[in-house]
Amino acid sequence: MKSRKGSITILDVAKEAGVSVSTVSRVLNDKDDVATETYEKVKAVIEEMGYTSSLAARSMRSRKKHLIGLVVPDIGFPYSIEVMKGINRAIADTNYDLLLYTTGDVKKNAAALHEQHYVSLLNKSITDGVIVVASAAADFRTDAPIVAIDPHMPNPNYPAIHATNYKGALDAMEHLVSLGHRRIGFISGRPDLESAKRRLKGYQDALQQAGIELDPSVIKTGDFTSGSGHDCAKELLILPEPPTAIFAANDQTAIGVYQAADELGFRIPEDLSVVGFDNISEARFMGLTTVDQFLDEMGYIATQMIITLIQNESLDEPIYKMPTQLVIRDSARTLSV
Amino acid sequence: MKSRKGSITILDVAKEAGVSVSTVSRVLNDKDDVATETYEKVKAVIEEMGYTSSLAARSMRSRKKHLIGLVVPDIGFPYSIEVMKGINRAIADTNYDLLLYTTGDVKKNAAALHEQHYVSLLNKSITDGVIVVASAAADFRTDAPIVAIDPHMPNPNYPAIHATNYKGALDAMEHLVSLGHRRIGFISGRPDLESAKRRLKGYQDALQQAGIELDPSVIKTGDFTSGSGHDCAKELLILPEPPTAIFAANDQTAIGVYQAADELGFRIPEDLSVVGFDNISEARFMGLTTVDQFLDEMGYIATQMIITLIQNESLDEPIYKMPTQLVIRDSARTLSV
DNA sequence: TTGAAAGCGCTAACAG
DNA sequence: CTGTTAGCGCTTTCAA
Repeated sequence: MKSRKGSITILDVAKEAGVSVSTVSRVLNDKDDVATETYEKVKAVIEEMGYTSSLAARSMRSRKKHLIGLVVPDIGFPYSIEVMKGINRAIADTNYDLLLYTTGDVKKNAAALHEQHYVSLLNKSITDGVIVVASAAADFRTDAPIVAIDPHMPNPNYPAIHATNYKGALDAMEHLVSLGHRRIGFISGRPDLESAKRRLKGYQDALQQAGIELDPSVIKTGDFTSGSGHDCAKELLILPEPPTAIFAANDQTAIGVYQAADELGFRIPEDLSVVGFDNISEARFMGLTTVDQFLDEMGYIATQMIITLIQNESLDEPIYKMPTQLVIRDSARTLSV
Repeated sequence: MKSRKGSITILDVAKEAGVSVSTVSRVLNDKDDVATETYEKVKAVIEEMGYTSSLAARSMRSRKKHLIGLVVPDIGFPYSIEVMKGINRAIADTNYDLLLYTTGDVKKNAAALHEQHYVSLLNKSITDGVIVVASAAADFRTDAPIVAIDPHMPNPNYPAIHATNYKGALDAMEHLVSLGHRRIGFISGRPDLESAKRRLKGYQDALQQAGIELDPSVIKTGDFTSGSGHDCAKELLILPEPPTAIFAANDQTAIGVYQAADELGFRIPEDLSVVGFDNISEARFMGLTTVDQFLDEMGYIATQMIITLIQNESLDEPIYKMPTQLVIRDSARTLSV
């Protein structure tokens, strides 16, 4: 960890190479109006001194930074991880790098206010544009472009991408109904989120379409975490007449259902069918039947959108809807009468 | 996406509030030498105008940024994800935020040179210190502190944290031997990495300790990916006398072994026992017996180390060794004779 | 093809 | 308690 005091600046390089700072700057930015000889020399000195320009200083003066920002509430969430995989993949195909900003915890800075703050922070200085995951704000004040993935709001004022949550829930429920289930429990996600609302709506409408009367006692309110899945499933399973199937608002919730079922001696799928939503990688390994909302792909597309925006082109579809698809695995089976 | 042209600066706020820029700056940084009245007024204006200070400009002048940098080669890797979860968890407990820098792809910028570049980039301007995952460099030129997680080198010149790879491999092998296996295949990781070398060494020494002759034909060279696990396992399993157990250098490799076994009609664990290394979340769901190197915890500890360093305190142990632990699941079983 | 010089938005002395 | 001012390291005219 050697560090010359004061750190090497462009001035040091200029002196060492016997040129002016502007010439070094030109070399740094690959301008074509530098003599080959000078160019080589400066390059050599830069290499030799191990000089790296200051991101901060550079960002202050120049327009393009070749950096895309990403604001994620919590990178530990399976949901975020899937999305990030897709963004990562997209970034790898470009000459942009990724700068991810996180506070580590949703609760630490819950408010939409802070989200706005982070977006500004990145977008007005360091970054050419930012992708916001699960944004809560209705609008963003920002200098550079922004794209949201799965915003909390139904009709955000900015470009966004989200899954067909309603259709996905409908598909999941139709599957369960086709398997013969009539008493199907539902564990919802956070009621303040648009995606959760639409999944609930899908559940309700599917029931109606199937001519099954809606029974509020088998609907529980969760919050998209496995803990809530566990607790709600327990309540459902100790009912005098427990449901034969549970549709969980997302896969993490479904994982909680598995735990609860295990604790109460219910076997899956023999005694209880379970369907989730999201298709996170854990779902694959659990053999969970789930609605794939192609999180990875959403990340990929969002990245393409933000790059399009950065290049000053406009988007054909400011709001992109990602079709979902039911993935049938062995956590759900025909109801034996 | 409203954007007043030229973006709003501290000067705009100062004018609007009828004070000088320095006063605004003071309010921004919560200095205590501001009259309450002035403070409130400025705060209100900031709020009203939706002002956010420029990260770039701020970073250039001030010492503390309350930002920890993280350089990861590829955030899509299960390995990186586990580590990030731990860092994320640690960050949530502090008043630091996290800035993650990635190029999306290991191959895009393979060289250690670039790694050094990214570290400098963050550490000399934006960040108070950085954590580097799987660093390849032997040394770092940097102004601010640095901590490496699982560096490629045996004895890096900087603070680092890594698992007891040798001991872990020994444990894994002893388990297999105690189960009665004598013909145990090994699929290594990238031979240029220290962790891979030490795991191989553990495999070899365990064999020797058990009095089993080392057979080079059951040792294959992989690269820590599931693809290599798949290919190497196939070679192993079509051998005239295939091994009864395979120790994979990491869990991703083990996942490849599962696939290969499946394709060739080998059942796990009936026909083949498998042990991995890392204990990534997929391993849990697969029921893979594996050596836990507590990736998550390593991330957590690395974060604590970097914060200690940032606060100008020195580290008790510049090189922290994380003890591994064998996690027994049902992918390995007693060899039936 | 190169250098001099003017800032970018901010913080931190230093005065007042 | 508040304002003035000097830079931080860089890019970018503008001249030479």
